[in-house]
Amino acid sequence: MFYYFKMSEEKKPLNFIEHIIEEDLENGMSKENLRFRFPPEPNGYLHIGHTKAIGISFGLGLAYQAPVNLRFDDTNPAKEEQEYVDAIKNDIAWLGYQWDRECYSSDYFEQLYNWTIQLIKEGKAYVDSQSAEMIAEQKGTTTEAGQNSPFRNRSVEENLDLFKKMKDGVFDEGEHVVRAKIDMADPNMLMRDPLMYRILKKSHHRTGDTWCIYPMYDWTHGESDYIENISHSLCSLEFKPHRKLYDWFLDQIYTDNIRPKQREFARLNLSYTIMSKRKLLKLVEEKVVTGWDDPRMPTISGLRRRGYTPNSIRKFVETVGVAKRENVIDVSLLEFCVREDLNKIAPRVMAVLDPVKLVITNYPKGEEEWLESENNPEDASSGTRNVPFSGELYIEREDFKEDAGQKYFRLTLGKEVRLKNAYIIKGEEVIKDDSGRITEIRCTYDPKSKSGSGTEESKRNVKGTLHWVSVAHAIPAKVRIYDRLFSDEAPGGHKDKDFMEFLNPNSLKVITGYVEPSLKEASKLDQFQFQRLGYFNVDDDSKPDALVFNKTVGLRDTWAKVKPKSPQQTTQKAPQKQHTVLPIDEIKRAGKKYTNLPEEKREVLKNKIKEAALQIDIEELIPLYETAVKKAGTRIATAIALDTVLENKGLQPDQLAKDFIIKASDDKNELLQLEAKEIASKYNI
RNA sequence: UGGUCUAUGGUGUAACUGGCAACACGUCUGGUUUUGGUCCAGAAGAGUCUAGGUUCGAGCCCUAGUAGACCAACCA
Repeated sequence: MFYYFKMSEEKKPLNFIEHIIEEDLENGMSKENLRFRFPPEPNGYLHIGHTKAIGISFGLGLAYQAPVNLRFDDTNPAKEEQEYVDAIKNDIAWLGYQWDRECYSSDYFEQLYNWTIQLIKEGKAYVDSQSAEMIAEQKGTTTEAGQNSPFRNRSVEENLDLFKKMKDGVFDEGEHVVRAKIDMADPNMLMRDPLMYRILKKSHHRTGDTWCIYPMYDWTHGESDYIENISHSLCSLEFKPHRKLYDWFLDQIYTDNIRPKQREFARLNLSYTIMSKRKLLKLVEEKVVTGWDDPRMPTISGLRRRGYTPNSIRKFVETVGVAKRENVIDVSLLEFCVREDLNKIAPRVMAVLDPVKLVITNYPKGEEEWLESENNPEDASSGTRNVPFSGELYIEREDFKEDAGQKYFRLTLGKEVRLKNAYIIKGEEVIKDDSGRITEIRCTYDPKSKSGSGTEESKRNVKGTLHWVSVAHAIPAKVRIYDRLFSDEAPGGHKDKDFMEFLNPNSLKVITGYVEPSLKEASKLDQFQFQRLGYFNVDDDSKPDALVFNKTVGLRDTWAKVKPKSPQQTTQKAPQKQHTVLPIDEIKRAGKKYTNLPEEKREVLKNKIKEAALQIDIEELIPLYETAVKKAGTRIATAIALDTVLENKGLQPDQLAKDFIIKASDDKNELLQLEAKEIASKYNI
């Protein structure tokens, strides 16, 4: 545990919350008084967004050796269930965090009730007997003050009597509420006599039917923090306006204890996913996914089933940092974190997912041999296993090409490659069916080139190495290949379009592949690297005689990125090395400043963008479509550049360009809207 | 039209009470490699939203803009 002291000596940069805590400590707060809490509402499953909040509070607990409470914020029996409480505890424990006390807001109902009586007696709270609509109407707007309720000045006795009757179940839901008496003209809407209690004749998962009045979030949260001696109450940015009310409520009951401090950080957003519990619930309810733990879900249980490790998720949260500005984190960072972890711990095995038969014509008929293979080159202690080899193998269809360029390292006719842990082979002949599809590849092998045999030939270097699996020994297995659930970078971020419109129809592909026989013993949740393919784990649905794997994530693959380029393109590269700015960067740069400038200066920038756009191909704009999501300026620059390129090259917009223009046409930025609509009409989009 | 918050490479986060803008991901080279993985070495990429001001000196302070986010549930 003392490692964490060491960390701070190393001057690991602090985030703004840690700065606040350090300052408090300097100002005399005792380290023993530090205490944090993570307060989920048990109304759904935890998702990757929550891991940030979890990581912050529990991380602080570890860093300062301070206790962290797990508190279920269960003040709304209409939405909360024991099932969720259990799932949440399970997920946090799986992530590897330990809470000090397990608390429930519902434990404080009695205390909250008594404090409310106190407030009523002090004339700071009252019973309002108007309808919800009436109260909403009197709230005013952000620009106009509200009006006082006609019940605002009820006598203390009457308030007390009504409140008691509310509690005793005399009234129906909606007949009365308790409100704090603050200020109906406060610019902060939350201060306009906020509700403290409502009548809810619902059974609560913990208190049963003991109560029929339930306290609201604002009245509960700060007081719960106070009761639990929480020193720093950390939440996400949208609670910032609540802080004033949090402090006001605290002022009313505060005597001498630790005074909790609410501070807010920006929540985590992940590209190509949604984070709202409501939306996730919809995916589950409409059976778009198989459940909360579908491996495509951003829930912790989904990630777990997908093969993400607790380590990788913790590392991810640590890496994204903590600040107050809106952010969108690229999924590639999450993927990096799993790969990093799995690379060290996942045993390597061979599996062929898109098989084509490879026959070694000079291999003795009917013979087989068992070849030694390393389990994990990253882990010397992992040992070896034997894999069966024979004259008939499956290899990946993608690993053979008849007409291959010099950049293709895999098998072609007349070229040599090594079969991993086995022999060097040479492609000799292809057999095709009537439709021209390859059904079999024939090759010869060099018997002296056996891996690890110590011969000259075994050490020979050939450029490509292929994975394989012996036809006679292969075990068929179902493999689920996942792609992102949504095709849009920010599926939940469109005003006029439902997130369901962006569902990726190909988010799940189930294929049958062949795996090496050692996997017969694999048990649920075991993780492997299918060599050259990626990381896979055994799914919950898997059975010994019917294996099912999930693809967690592919290997980093630089080859896949170069592939689409034609051979000539790769040769010309060297000349531009100077400090000259690339045209595409010029466009980005101009866009960045675009929206902040007055109109005259915009024209200058616009011309700059056009000039730069004349020097580029339409493909070069592709990365811009994606990065343009966040900044209005970049979006505009992209549109202008696109227009220019199309005109310059005399092209019609391709699908990507069209999508971009369609999206831009109803962008919230008016400048962009104009620009995009012009282009849209030009090309009849 | 009000209030509050935010603005640093493509992305995310740093830069101690003003002192040469750093780290990670991503990208690109080169080397090692029986995984086009890993590992190793290196490179490109921002001059900190704009305009002013204070200062010997501003990403940090001040003023005014601009852009984005949040705020009117008997939800949390």
